[in-house]
Amino acid sequence: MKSKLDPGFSHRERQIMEILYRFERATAREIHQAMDDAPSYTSVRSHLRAMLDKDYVTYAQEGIRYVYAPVVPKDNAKFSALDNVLKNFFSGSHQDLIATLIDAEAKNLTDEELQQMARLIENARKEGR
Amino acid sequence: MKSKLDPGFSHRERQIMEILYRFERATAREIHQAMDDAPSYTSVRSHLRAMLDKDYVTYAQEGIRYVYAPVVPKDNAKFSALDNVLKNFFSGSHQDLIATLIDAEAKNLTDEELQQMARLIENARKEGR
DNA sequence: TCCAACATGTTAGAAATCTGGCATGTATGT
DNA sequence: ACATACATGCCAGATTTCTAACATGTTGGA
Repeated sequence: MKSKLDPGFSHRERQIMEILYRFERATAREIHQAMDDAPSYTSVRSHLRAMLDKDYVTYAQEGIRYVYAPVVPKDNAKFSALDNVLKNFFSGSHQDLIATLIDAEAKNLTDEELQQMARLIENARKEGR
Repeated sequence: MKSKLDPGFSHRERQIMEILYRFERATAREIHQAMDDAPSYTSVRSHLRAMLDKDYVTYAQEGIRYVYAPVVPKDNAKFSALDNVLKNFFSGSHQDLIATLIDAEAKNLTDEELQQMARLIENARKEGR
Protein backbone atom coordinates (compact mmCIF):
# COMPACT_ATOMS: atom_id res chain seq x y z
CA MET A 1 0.00 0.00 0.00
CA LYS A 2 2.88 2.31 0.66
CA SER A 3 4.40 2.41 -2.79
CA LYS A 4 6.96 4.94 -3.86
CA LEU A 5 4.28 6.60 -5.91
CA ASP A 6 1.72 7.02 -3.19
CA PRO A 7 3.42 7.37 0.14
CA GLY A 8 1.40 7.92 3.25
CA PHE A 9 0.68 11.58 2.87
CA SER A 10 -0.84 13.23 5.89
CA HIS A 11 -3.88 15.44 5.58
CA ARG A 12 -2.10 18.63 4.92
CA GLU A 13 0.54 16.94 2.86
CA ARG A 14 -2.04 15.40 0.59
CA GLN A 15 -3.74 18.73 0.27
CA ILE A 16 -0.50 20.41 -0.67
CA MET A 17 0.44 17.67 -3.12
CA GLU A 18 -2.87 18.01 -4.89
CA ILE A 19 -2.37 21.73 -5.24
CA LEU A 20 1.13 21.17 -6.55
CA TYR A 21 -0.16 18.74 -9.16
CA ARG A 22 -2.83 21.17 -10.23
CA PHE A 23 -0.35 24.03 -10.47
CA GLU A 24 2.63 21.95 -11.59
CA ARG A 25 4.82 24.34 -9.61
CA ALA A 26 4.06 26.93 -6.97
CA THR A 27 5.54 29.10 -4.26
CA ALA A 28 4.71 28.69 -0.61
CA ARG A 29 2.49 31.74 -0.78
CA GLU A 30 0.58 30.48 -3.80
CA ILE A 31 0.00 27.17 -2.10
CA HIS A 32 -1.17 28.92 1.01
CA GLN A 33 -3.61 31.02 -0.95
CA ALA A 34 -4.92 28.00 -2.83
CA MET A 35 -6.06 26.30 0.35
CA ASP A 36 -9.62 27.09 1.27
CA ASP A 37 -9.19 26.13 4.90
CA ALA A 38 -5.65 27.32 5.20
CA PRO A 39 -3.78 27.59 8.48
CA SER A 40 -1.16 30.31 8.88
CA TYR A 41 1.35 30.89 6.12
CA THR A 42 4.09 29.84 8.50
CA SER A 43 2.35 26.56 9.12
CA VAL A 44 2.15 25.81 5.44
CA ARG A 45 5.82 26.51 5.11
CA SER A 46 6.64 24.14 7.91
CA HIS A 47 4.86 21.41 6.04
CA LEU A 48 6.73 22.22 2.88
CA ARG A 49 10.00 21.99 4.75
CA ALA A 50 9.07 18.62 6.18
CA MET A 51 8.01 17.47 2.75
CA LEU A 52 11.40 18.46 1.40
CA ASP A 53 13.02 16.25 4.02
CA LYS A 54 10.78 13.36 3.08
CA ASP A 55 11.54 13.92 -0.60
CA TYR A 56 7.94 14.47 -1.48
CA VAL A 57 8.76 17.77 -3.14
CA THR A 58 11.75 19.63 -4.53
CA TYR A 59 12.27 23.27 -5.13
CA ALA A 60 13.99 25.54 -7.57
CA GLN A 61 15.37 28.76 -6.18
CA GLU A 62 14.08 31.67 -8.21
CA GLY A 63 15.45 34.94 -7.03
CA ILE A 64 14.75 35.11 -3.35
CA ARG A 65 12.15 32.38 -3.13
CA TYR A 66 11.56 28.71 -3.60
CA VAL A 67 9.27 27.36 -6.26
CA TYR A 68 8.13 23.94 -5.20
CA ALA A 69 7.25 20.96 -7.37
CA PRO A 70 6.33 17.32 -6.71
CA VAL A 71 9.18 14.82 -6.93
CA VAL A 72 7.00 12.19 -8.56
CA PRO A 73 6.10 13.40 -12.07
CA LYS A 74 2.50 14.33 -12.63
CA ASP A 75 1.98 11.56 -15.15
CA ASN A 76 3.01 8.88 -12.71
CA ALA A 77 0.84 10.27 -9.96
CA LYS A 78 -2.00 10.56 -12.43
CA PHE A 79 -2.01 6.90 -13.34
CA SER A 80 -1.50 5.99 -9.74
CA ALA A 81 -4.59 7.97 -8.79
CA LEU A 82 -6.56 6.43 -11.62
CA ASP A 83 -5.53 2.95 -10.59
CA ASN A 84 -6.77 3.70 -7.11
CA VAL A 85 -10.18 4.79 -8.29
CA LEU A 86 -10.26 1.82 -10.59
CA LYS A 87 -9.43 -0.61 -7.84
CA ASN A 88 -11.76 0.82 -5.24
CA PHE A 89 -14.80 1.69 -7.29
CA PHE A 90 -14.74 -0.25 -10.54
CA SER A 91 -13.46 -3.66 -9.53
CA GLY A 92 -10.43 -2.90 -11.62
CA SER A 93 -12.38 -2.81 -14.85
CA HIS A 94 -11.11 -0.11 -17.18
CA GLN A 95 -14.06 -0.64 -19.41
CA ASP A 96 -16.55 0.03 -16.64
CA LEU A 97 -14.80 3.24 -15.79
CA ILE A 98 -14.82 4.47 -19.36
CA ALA A 99 -18.44 3.50 -19.77
CA THR A 100 -19.37 5.35 -16.62
CA LEU A 101 -17.57 8.45 -17.77
CA ILE A 102 -19.17 8.44 -21.17
CA ASP A 103 -22.58 7.78 -19.76
CA ALA A 104 -22.33 10.42 -17.06
CA GLU A 105 -20.91 13.11 -19.27
CA ALA A 106 -22.60 12.53 -22.57
CA LYS A 107 -25.07 15.29 -21.82
CA ASN A 108 -22.30 17.79 -21.32
CA LEU A 109 -20.44 17.02 -24.50
CA THR A 110 -21.12 18.57 -27.84
CA ASP A 111 -21.87 16.37 -30.79
CA GLU A 112 -18.52 17.24 -32.20
CA GLU A 113 -16.72 16.11 -29.07
CA LEU A 114 -18.55 12.81 -29.15
CA GLN A 115 -17.53 12.26 -32.74
CA GLN A 116 -13.94 12.95 -31.85
CA MET A 117 -14.23 10.37 -29.12
CA ALA A 118 -15.48 7.84 -31.61
CA ARG A 119 -12.50 8.67 -33.78
CA LEU A 120 -10.20 7.97 -30.84
CA ILE A 121 -11.67 4.55 -30.50
CA GLU A 122 -11.37 3.89 -34.22
CA ASN A 123 -7.69 4.75 -34.06
CA ALA A 124 -7.24 2.53 -31.06
CA ARG A 125 -8.74 -0.37 -32.96
CA LYS A 126 -6.39 0.07 -35.89
CA GLU A 127 -3.32 0.67 -33.79
CA GLY A 128 -4.01 -1.75 -31.04
CA ARG A 129 -3.43 -5.01 -32.90
CA MET B 1 -12.59 21.07 0.72
CA LYS B 2 -14.28 19.27 3.55
CA SER B 3 -17.54 18.31 1.90
CA LYS B 4 -19.95 15.79 3.31
CA LEU B 5 -18.80 13.38 0.65
CA ASP B 6 -15.12 13.56 1.33
CA PRO B 7 -14.49 14.40 4.94
CA GLY B 8 -10.99 14.57 6.28
CA PHE B 9 -10.27 10.94 6.65
CA SER B 10 -7.11 10.13 8.52
CA HIS B 11 -4.62 7.62 7.15
CA ARG B 12 -6.12 4.56 8.64
CA GLU B 13 -9.60 5.83 8.14
CA ARG B 14 -9.03 6.36 4.47
CA GLN B 15 -7.51 2.95 4.18
CA ILE B 16 -10.50 1.38 5.89
CA MET B 17 -12.97 3.35 3.79
CA GLU B 18 -11.32 2.18 0.60
CA ILE B 19 -11.54 -1.41 1.72
CA LEU B 20 -15.18 -0.93 2.62
CA TYR B 21 -15.93 0.48 -0.80
CA ARG B 22 -14.17 -2.40 -2.49
CA PHE B 23 -16.00 -4.97 -0.37
CA GLU B 24 -19.26 -3.03 -0.07
CA ARG B 25 -19.62 -4.50 3.42
CA ALA B 26 -17.18 -6.26 5.73
CA THR B 27 -16.53 -7.38 9.27
CA ALA B 28 -13.76 -5.99 11.42
CA ARG B 29 -11.75 -9.12 10.86
CA GLU B 30 -12.15 -9.00 7.09
CA ILE B 31 -11.03 -5.41 7.07
CA HIS B 32 -8.06 -6.26 9.23
CA GLN B 33 -7.04 -9.06 6.91
CA ALA B 34 -7.43 -6.89 3.85
CA MET B 35 -4.82 -4.42 5.09
CA ASP B 36 -1.36 -5.24 3.92
CA ASP B 37 0.35 -3.20 6.62
CA ALA B 38 -2.21 -3.91 9.27
CA PRO B 39 -1.74 -3.03 12.92
CA SER B 40 -3.33 -5.24 15.55
CA TYR B 41 -6.88 -6.39 15.12
CA THR B 42 -7.79 -4.42 18.24
CA SER B 43 -6.38 -1.28 16.74
CA VAL B 44 -8.47 -1.67 13.62
CA ARG B 45 -11.53 -2.10 15.74
CA SER B 46 -10.77 1.06 17.65
CA HIS B 47 -10.73 2.94 14.38
CA LEU B 48 -14.02 1.40 13.35
CA ARG B 49 -15.54 2.48 16.63
CA ALA B 50 -14.32 6.01 16.15
CA MET B 51 -15.63 5.98 12.61
CA LEU B 52 -19.03 4.96 13.88
CA ASP B 53 -19.03 7.99 16.15
CA LYS B 54 -18.09 10.24 13.28
CA ASP B 55 -20.79 8.71 11.12
CA TYR B 56 -18.36 7.56 8.50
CA VAL B 57 -19.65 4.01 8.70
CA THR B 58 -22.67 2.12 9.97
CA TYR B 59 -23.08 -1.48 10.91
CA ALA B 60 -25.64 -4.22 10.74
CA GLN B 61 -25.57 -6.74 13.51
CA GLU B 62 -25.43 -10.22 12.07
CA GLY B 63 -25.47 -12.90 14.69
CA ILE B 64 -22.73 -12.02 17.07
CA ARG B 65 -20.80 -9.59 14.93
CA TYR B 66 -21.02 -6.29 13.18
CA VAL B 67 -20.89 -5.98 9.44
CA TYR B 68 -19.71 -2.52 8.58
CA ALA B 69 -20.59 -0.41 5.56
CA PRO B 70 -19.86 3.16 4.44
CA VAL B 71 -22.53 5.73 5.23
CA VAL B 72 -22.02 7.56 1.96
CA PRO B 73 -23.23 5.31 -0.87
CA LYS B 74 -20.57 3.90 -3.15
CA ASP B 75 -21.91 5.75 -6.17
CA ASN B 76 -21.58 9.12 -4.50
CA ALA B 77 -18.08 8.39 -3.30
CA LYS B 78 -17.22 7.12 -6.75
CA PHE B 79 -18.11 10.33 -8.50
CA SER B 80 -16.50 12.31 -5.75
CA ALA B 81 -13.27 10.40 -6.28
CA LEU B 82 -13.49 10.84 -10.02
CA ASP B 83 -14.05 14.56 -9.66
CA ASN B 84 -10.95 14.76 -7.55
CA VAL B 85 -8.79 13.02 -10.11
CA LEU B 86 -10.36 15.16 -12.77
CA LYS B 87 -9.64 18.37 -10.92
CA ASN B 88 -6.10 17.53 -9.92
CA PHE B 89 -4.78 15.80 -13.00
CA PHE B 90 -6.93 16.70 -15.98
CA SER B 91 -7.68 20.38 -15.46
CA GLY B 92 -11.28 19.34 -15.00
CA SER B 93 -11.63 18.12 -18.58
CA HIS B 94 -13.77 15.01 -18.77
CA GLN B 95 -12.79 14.57 -22.34
CA ASP B 96 -9.11 14.47 -21.55
CA LEU B 97 -9.69 11.84 -18.93
CA ILE B 98 -11.67 9.63 -21.27
CA ALA B 99 -9.12 10.09 -24.02
CA THR B 100 -6.31 9.13 -21.66
CA LEU B 101 -8.14 6.02 -20.57
CA ILE B 102 -8.90 4.90 -24.07
CA ASP B 103 -5.40 5.59 -25.22
CA ALA B 104 -3.74 3.86 -22.30
CA GLU B 105 -5.95 0.82 -22.37
CA ALA B 106 -6.64 0.29 -26.03
CA LYS B 107 -4.02 -2.40 -26.20
CA ASN B 108 -5.69 -4.35 -23.45
CA LEU B 109 -9.15 -4.28 -24.94
CA THR B 110 -10.47 -6.75 -27.46
CA ASP B 111 -11.82 -5.52 -30.71
CA GLU B 112 -15.27 -6.42 -29.54
CA GLU B 113 -14.93 -4.33 -26.43
CA LEU B 114 -13.84 -1.37 -28.48
CA GLN B 115 -16.83 -1.74 -30.74
CA GLN B 116 -19.09 -1.82 -27.74
CA MET B 117 -17.48 1.37 -26.57
CA ALA B 118 -18.21 2.97 -29.90
CA ARG B 119 -21.79 1.85 -29.53
CA LEU B 120 -21.96 3.55 -26.15
CA ILE B 121 -20.92 6.79 -27.71
CA GLU B 122 -23.44 6.40 -30.52
CA ASN B 123 -26.17 5.98 -27.95
CA ALA B 124 -24.97 8.97 -26.05
CA ARG B 125 -25.18 11.08 -29.17
CA LYS B 126 -28.77 10.09 -29.83
CA GLU B 127 -29.87 10.36 -26.23
CA GLY B 128 -27.91 13.42 -25.25
CA ARG B 129 -29.82 16.02 -27.14
C1' DT C 1 20.36 55.18 4.52
C1' DC C 2 16.53 53.32 6.58
C1' DC C 3 12.29 51.02 6.72
C1' DA C 4 8.70 47.96 5.16
C1' DA C 5 7.63 43.77 2.95
C1' DC C 6 8.60 39.29 2.26
C1' DA C 7 11.68 35.34 2.10
C1' DT C 8 13.61 31.04 4.74
C1' DG C 9 15.38 28.50 9.25
C1' DT C 10 14.53 26.80 13.89
C1' DT C 11 12.06 25.21 17.61
C1' DA C 12 8.53 23.49 20.47
C1' DG C 13 3.94 23.12 22.43
C1' DA C 14 -0.98 21.76 21.14
C1' DA C 15 -3.84 18.60 19.00
C1' DA C 16 -5.04 14.56 16.61
C1' DT C 17 -3.99 10.05 15.33
C1' DC C 18 -2.65 5.48 16.21
C1' DT C 19 -2.06 1.64 18.89
C1' DG C 20 -2.95 -2.23 21.91
C1' DG C 21 -3.96 -4.03 26.72
C1' DC C 22 -7.59 -5.46 29.50
C1' DA C 23 -12.47 -6.42 30.66
C1' DT C 24 -16.63 -8.53 29.34
C1' DG C 25 -20.11 -11.12 26.72
C1' DT C 26 -21.60 -15.00 23.58
C1' DA C 27 -21.51 -19.07 20.79
C1' DT C 28 -19.55 -23.81 20.05
C1' DG C 29 -17.72 -28.30 20.94
C1' DT C 30 -16.10 -31.67 24.36
C1' DA D 1 -20.33 -27.58 32.91
C1' DC D 2 -16.27 -25.89 31.14
C1' DA D 3 -12.66 -24.44 27.97
C1' DT D 4 -11.83 -22.25 23.75
C1' DA D 5 -12.45 -19.02 20.21
C1' DC D 6 -13.96 -14.84 18.90
C1' DA D 7 -17.02 -10.91 19.41
C1' DT D 8 -17.47 -5.84 21.32
C1' DG D 9 -16.52 -1.98 25.01
C1' DC D 10 -13.41 0.93 27.38
C1' DC D 11 -9.23 3.30 28.26
C1' DA D 12 -4.76 5.61 27.99
C1' DG D 13 0.05 6.00 26.59
C1' DA D 14 3.13 6.50 22.36
C1' DT D 15 3.61 8.65 18.16
C1' DT D 16 2.71 11.71 14.51
C1' DT D 17 0.80 15.67 12.73
C1' DC D 18 -0.27 20.39 12.93
C1' DT D 19 0.45 24.88 14.15
C1' DA D 20 2.65 29.18 14.91
C1' DA D 21 6.04 32.19 17.40
C1' DC D 22 10.48 33.94 16.88
C1' DA D 23 15.00 34.75 14.61
C1' DT D 24 17.44 36.00 10.59
C1' DG D 25 18.45 37.37 5.79
C1' DT D 26 17.34 39.87 1.31
C1' DT D 27 15.09 43.10 -1.74
C1' DG D 28 13.20 47.52 -3.10
C1' DG D 29 11.41 52.09 -2.48
C1' DA D 30 11.10 56.61 0.16
